[in-house]
Amino acid sequence: MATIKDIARVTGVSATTVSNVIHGKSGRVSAETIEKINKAIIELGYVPNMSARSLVSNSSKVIGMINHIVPHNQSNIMEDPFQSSFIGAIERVLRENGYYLMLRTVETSEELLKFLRNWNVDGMFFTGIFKDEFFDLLSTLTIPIVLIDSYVQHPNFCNVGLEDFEGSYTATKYLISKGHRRIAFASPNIRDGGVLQERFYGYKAALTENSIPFDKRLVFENEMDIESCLSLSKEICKIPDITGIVVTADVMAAGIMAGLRRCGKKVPDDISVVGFDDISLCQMVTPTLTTIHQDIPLRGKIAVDMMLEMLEGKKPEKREVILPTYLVERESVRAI
Amino acid sequence: MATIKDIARVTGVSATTVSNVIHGKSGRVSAETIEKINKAIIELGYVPNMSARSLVSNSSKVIGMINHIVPHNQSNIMEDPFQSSFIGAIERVLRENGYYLMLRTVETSEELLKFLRNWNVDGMFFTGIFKDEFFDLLSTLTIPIVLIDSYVQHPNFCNVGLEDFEGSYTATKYLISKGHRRIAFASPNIRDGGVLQERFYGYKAALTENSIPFDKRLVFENEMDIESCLSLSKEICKIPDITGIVVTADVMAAGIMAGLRRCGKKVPDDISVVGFDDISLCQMVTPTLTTIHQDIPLRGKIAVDMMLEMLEGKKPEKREVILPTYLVERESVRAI
DNA sequence: TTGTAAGCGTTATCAC
DNA sequence: GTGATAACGCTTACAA
Repeated sequence: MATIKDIARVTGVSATTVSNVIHGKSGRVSAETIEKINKAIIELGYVPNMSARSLVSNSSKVIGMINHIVPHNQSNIMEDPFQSSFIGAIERVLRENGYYLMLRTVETSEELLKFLRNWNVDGMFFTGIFKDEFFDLLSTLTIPIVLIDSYVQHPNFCNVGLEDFEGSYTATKYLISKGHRRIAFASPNIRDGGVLQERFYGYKAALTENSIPFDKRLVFENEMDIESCLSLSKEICKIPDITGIVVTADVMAAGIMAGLRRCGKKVPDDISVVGFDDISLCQMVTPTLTTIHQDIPLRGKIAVDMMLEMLEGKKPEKREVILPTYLVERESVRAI
Repeated sequence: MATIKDIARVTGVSATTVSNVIHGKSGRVSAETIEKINKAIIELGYVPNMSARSLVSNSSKVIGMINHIVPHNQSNIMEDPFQSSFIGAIERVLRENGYYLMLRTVETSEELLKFLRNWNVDGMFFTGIFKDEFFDLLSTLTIPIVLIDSYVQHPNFCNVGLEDFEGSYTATKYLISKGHRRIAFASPNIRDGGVLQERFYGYKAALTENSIPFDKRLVFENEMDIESCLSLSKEICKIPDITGIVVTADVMAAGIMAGLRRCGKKVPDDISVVGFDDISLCQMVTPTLTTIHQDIPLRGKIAVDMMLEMLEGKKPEKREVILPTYLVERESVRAI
């Protein structure tokens, strides 16, 4: 593989000059030399060695997309369609700006720190952080960090969040406005200080506002995979007076709908369901799923824009962007 | 950040010794020294600089997951749930074996080559390759390459494929056995020498075998996103004698089912549908989707195992693994 | 049992 | 306009 030295040798100049030309610092290099060098670069197929650059420049052009996984469940980063489409969006823009995306799951904050140091990572995206060891670690770091779906505040981080509370509140209120009063709440594990907790609070607030007593037996915390959803549905069916369910993810809502159908319950005739995210799945299920919409591509774009700005050393004018959510009415809710 | 030299200085030994201890080449290092060094490593939080290692060792521990995208459509790597869950599986195993995953989309083979050289990439996964410029490039490379969903043969590559022909053949034959004769075929762009072509051939073979004339007006090549599927369904409805559809991806099948329903067609009463992949979506749609099953986690595992073996310099005993497919009967097909 | 020195590819500093 | 030289952190002959 051709190196700068090769180019230098072939063109009869020094490595320094080649490097300067490559970096456009050619103010005082003769046009002729520039010409020669560029020609050689193409002919020899020279490509910069990022490791060497990284070593000398303390900037690796590597951006980490970090997923924190819980050790015990063998979860796959990509389970969540939201995650994966987000990653796709990020990769594209980063690439167009000369960066490289490393995907990494970590179980502990030590692992994360090790990874960041291994590669001199220039910046990182992190989803779903809580006030835990990760938060403590992240707040000591100086690289650009963009958080997704996080409710922790820190001057070091940028954050692209969502109106989670409002979304869930709207969903619940919508069911109430359709005459529902026994409304369940289904969600993956609700952690303190997390997105899902906000959504849970939104649900509760809507109940309270309408003088509907909160009943914790109507709150179901569950895995998102299809099997778990199917068995969760059986639990839900055991409480026959439930007429509506607010679910914090479309995938889960669709799974529950399938489960309810297997239990002989009709959606929306027997039970109404509202999802969250508005992924294309909502239009595929029968009945189509009424849900809370979020603009995933826009979130991706904003997150990367923030990242790029910080990488360039600018302070983004906003450290926190909260995107709106709104209800999309489809067929999975009926008035009673 | 602590370097080997720091450890050396603190412990009063040379960098060489530290390096040797780190790499377990401590055969002739005193137990006491080893002790000291390990202690210092922990205390100073030493973490190897992969760039430096890569530079000196010609091995980067970076594995590329390459996605070839067509420039004109702004497609997202992660559109396809198959892709994303595959990536998740790969990341985990690679990580456990000391490797790092870089995600990269490329439009041209030059871009790919540049990327590989930039990072001295140790190995790569590549999905859906054809006999095109990429094939030509890949055959010149000497790093381990594992292909997914590919029908090109080359001594340099490993390949984890599927019984695509058989899968589609089975799906079609199943419809025929249920009395269907006007059977459509819906798929994303069918490229020469690709997976989808194999599936297409399987479809055709089943028709031929049953003396059903092939009608190219019943072949629909289409994007996979929901909007395209909805409008595709309208086209399908215009040919009223179609009673069954073989689709090469579950996501697409689900989209088409939704579209048919909007056109007032009932599945399976008016039209039967068979999908491909057997992702969890099949259990969420109504009716549940009869489909061709493939074992995605197993494919991921095999692909990574092959990769790891090659990375360790062994020749995997099999360069090609073709996983079986089989039909999963659900509700989307009826006998006529 | 441990250390010295060279070199991987690049860039920054400073000199010519 | 251009070029030495040192340095980034690490590994590996080879010496001692």
